[in-house]
Amino acid sequence: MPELPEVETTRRGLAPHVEGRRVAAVVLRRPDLRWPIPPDIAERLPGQRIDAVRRRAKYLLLDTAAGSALLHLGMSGSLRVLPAGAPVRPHDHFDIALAAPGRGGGRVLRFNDPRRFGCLLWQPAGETHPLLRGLGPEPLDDGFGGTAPGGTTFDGDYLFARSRGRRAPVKTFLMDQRTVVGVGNIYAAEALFAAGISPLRAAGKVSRERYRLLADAVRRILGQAIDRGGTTLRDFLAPDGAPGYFVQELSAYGRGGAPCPNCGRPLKQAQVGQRATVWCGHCQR
DNA sequence: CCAGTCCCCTGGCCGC
DNA sequence: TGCGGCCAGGGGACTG
Repeated sequence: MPELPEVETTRRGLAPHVEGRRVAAVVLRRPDLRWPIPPDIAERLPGQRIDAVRRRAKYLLLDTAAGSALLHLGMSGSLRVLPAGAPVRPHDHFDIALAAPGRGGGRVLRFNDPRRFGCLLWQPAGETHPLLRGLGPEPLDDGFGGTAPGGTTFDGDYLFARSRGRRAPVKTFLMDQRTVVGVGNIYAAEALFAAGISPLRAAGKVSRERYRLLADAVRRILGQAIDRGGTTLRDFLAPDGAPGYFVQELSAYGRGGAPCPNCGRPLKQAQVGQRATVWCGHCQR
């Protein structure tokens, strides 16, 4: 469930505690995440100063002079800033301990992920990790500036041009991180609902005008979700432990059978591209 | 290149 | 109460 708003919420919560600090130690408790944590990260990171916390797509990057720690929250991951010595709980897979700036105890950046779909990888300075290659444009203006390497801008014209000839459902197209990054199952459902587009429609059959509505909806909804601290369904917490409140504003996601907020008819639910999908058969065409 | 399927993993929930 | 079965989902790997 961490999609772009949850990752951005995490980034913003982390940054003030982490930027400018040096790494005191890395503790790996369970290195077998989505990919094994490279053991040498525990030697590369300590002593480095974290210059910035950035986000690209749903990845977080902790930048140091030597390279960047690359983190993904997977589906159930969260990162918290805790006092050094805070009790370790189940599924706390690794810590990045931060040196105390002056007097007072240090803090620890602690990664918890019950399902272990997240990852911690290393990107050497000056390189782009293979996982970050081929990602589409950022939908918002922050982060990497709304463009992908190559300068594509996310807007309706871009979606229209890229979707020509595609027979896959528009929802699948929208969730493909090569199309645009950061949109997962929750926000795809919400954006399509807001734009009045059926998730089942072939991507190549959606008009330019409706793609403009969709691009606007994606940006608006992601922005609103960030303002609410993301969506907490089960696992997601911001680094200070706060849940996200966007769940109260969901119109479609998770509401199959419930009345459409627009017309009151029951929302439909089906599998689209292996994902639970909810939409209004009346308002979305 | 594109579309579709499978799989990684665990907690929560449902039904018996 | 216990347990089996199913579901959730990001996204890479693989197949056709």
